[in-house]
Amino acid sequence: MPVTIEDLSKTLNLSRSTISKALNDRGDVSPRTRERVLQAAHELGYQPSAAARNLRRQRTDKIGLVVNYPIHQVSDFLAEFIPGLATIAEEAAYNLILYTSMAGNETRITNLCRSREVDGIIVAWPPRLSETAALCRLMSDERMPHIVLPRRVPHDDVSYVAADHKEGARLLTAHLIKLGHRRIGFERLPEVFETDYDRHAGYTTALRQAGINYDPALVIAADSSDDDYEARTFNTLMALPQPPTAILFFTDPAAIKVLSLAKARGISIPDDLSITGFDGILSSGVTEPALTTVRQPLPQMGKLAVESLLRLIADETIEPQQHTLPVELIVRRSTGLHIRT
Amino acid sequence: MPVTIEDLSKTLNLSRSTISKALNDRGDVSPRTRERVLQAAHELGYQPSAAARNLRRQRTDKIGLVVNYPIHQVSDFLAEFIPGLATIAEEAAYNLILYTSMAGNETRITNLCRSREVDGIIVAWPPRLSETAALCRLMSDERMPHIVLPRRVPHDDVSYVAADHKEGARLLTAHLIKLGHRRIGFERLPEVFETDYDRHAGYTTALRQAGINYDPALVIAADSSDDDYEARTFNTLMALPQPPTAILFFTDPAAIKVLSLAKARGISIPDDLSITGFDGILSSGVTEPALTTVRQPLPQMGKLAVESLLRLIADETIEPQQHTLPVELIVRRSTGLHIRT
DNA sequence: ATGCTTGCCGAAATCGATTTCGACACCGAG
DNA sequence: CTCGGTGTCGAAATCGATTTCGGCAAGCAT
Repeated sequence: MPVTIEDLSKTLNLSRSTISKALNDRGDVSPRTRERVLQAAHELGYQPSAAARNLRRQRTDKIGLVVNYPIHQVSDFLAEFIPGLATIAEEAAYNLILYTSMAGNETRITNLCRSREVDGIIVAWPPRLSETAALCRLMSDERMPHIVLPRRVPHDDVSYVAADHKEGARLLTAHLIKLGHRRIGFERLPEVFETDYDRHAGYTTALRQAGINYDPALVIAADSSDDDYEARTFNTLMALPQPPTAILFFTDPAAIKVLSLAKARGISIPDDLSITGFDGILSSGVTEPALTTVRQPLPQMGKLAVESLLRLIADETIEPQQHTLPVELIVRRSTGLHIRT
Repeated sequence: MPVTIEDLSKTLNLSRSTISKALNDRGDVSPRTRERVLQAAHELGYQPSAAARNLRRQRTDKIGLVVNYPIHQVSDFLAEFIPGLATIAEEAAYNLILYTSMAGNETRITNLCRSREVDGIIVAWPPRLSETAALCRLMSDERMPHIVLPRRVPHDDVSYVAADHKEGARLLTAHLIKLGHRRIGFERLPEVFETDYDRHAGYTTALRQAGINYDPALVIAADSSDDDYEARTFNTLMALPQPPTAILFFTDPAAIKVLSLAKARGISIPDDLSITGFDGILSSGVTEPALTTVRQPLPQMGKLAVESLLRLIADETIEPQQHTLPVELIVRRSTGLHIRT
């Protein structure tokens, strides 16, 4: 049975209120008593009950990380977020509760808000844009502070932390153009809202800046529910009358898969075809050839998400926190000069 | 302001006790009232306060994942554990709270136990064996159910889930021996208690079974606090009068680093030297050559840890849960036949 | 009419802390 | 001596649920 404030009260012959005030430095307590209380608390090993505290103070000092995506598909990213998230949270004396398999379950989120298990919510990888907006409205109605990660939400009243995908795609495309490529394949993933849109905007921007015509045939909308969509993108593009000489894939794993696909077909990378990934995961650096890609500042994004959320928790009236962080182009050996024929 | 049981009580003209009993199916309530309560609860959007519940029931339905290691060094593993952990926990209506940067801080663990924020604790990557034992004793004293992951603890009264590292090392060594290798380097990491011991035991077992003499010069005790310890292991071994023709590294990342080190030095792998990693991380499959390694069943280990912990929570008198899971040898191209000179 | 179940419901205690507000003693000033 | 302030402390309310125990009424048997 753990030591309660009542136990302290009895051994010290002081009221519970005095004990509480002494421990929380709320004034109204003489230095001598305060000392006695602190001493006794330490000796008896007193630690306030979290539940009782939470109930009385109407806050839990916890934030929820709600993962709105099949967990095994994002656990790699999660791993990169978590150190940042956890570190900042703990510095502010907050804990992190993990909620997975929340995909598509608005009821569970509603209940989470109403039960007041957490003081704020980080919504990670939420579903399609319209659903995300609905979700955020729901949380606003419940007056639950929240922030979306790592996706941009094009609504003025929604807080989010995202990376600059437009600039990322632009950098990759411009890099390929500088290498002499003119026909550049581009893989889309429309379900990844805003991210997909932004990347496509970056792609077209780079083309425009170089005076290259946009060819819709080179842009493939993939469907990640298809288990083998990377191969499909690759095959479709290479079967074109005029196949591209370079391809931007949507993720590093996709590009890595294509790496072995190409090798199996005798297509040399980067001599016959340049390819790029996106995200800069660890694996992308050890493939043969290593992938040219774009790195998102995942740790910083995690930190910023928590910091912003804490601000929203501290001050209800604060304006929405919207952050887009710069990305970094990583040039490696999967992209090379286009050999004109 | 969220809806409380008191609000329900007023709108229904029923006592709080009746409401509670109706919602929790505790009998003593007529079907008609029960129906009325359920209906009203749904309409008003009632959800019980977690804090109040926790206080009254003296449990939180949460388990803590205490990461006792620099978080960025284990986040890859964490990512593979988390899906299993979270899934099983949620199936049992438990939540997962993440506690990082707990390294070496017994006070924080003590406080965690005493504040009763969680019903049980998974201790992940605890420090040296003696400290771990102390930690576990401490938690036992606080009557806090706990289980160690992913390390074996050689004490009858400590629960843990680990992988069979001895068998893993034995499999790797035997594999190399079958390829004709006789001088096999072995990297140790003594600070990783029991794991290191077990792997070394597997290594010597395989040697003994093949009738090969144990040469202490081939066994290097590395120090992971050294930022470049893999290179040191490699250099020390290759500088030997009779260098090994194969080396077992302690981790995949270590082996991957050595891969590029060897290439830079014109040492061909596996023609001049066979090397192996350990763990079977994603990257190990995409290097050139891909790594021969051993895979731990991380997802299953995570599941089993939660299941075992839940058993310990449910029944105090249950015997300690000790599980060692089988590993899997993955033969790839970083190991090859030893060409006798 | 009386006694006894049985079924249904409510009053009140309880979990362990925080916080408000009033009580009391002591002090110096008038 | 009285009054008002100051410094400490405690009684009690409160947070929102659960649980125990007793009460009341209806129904049945005596």
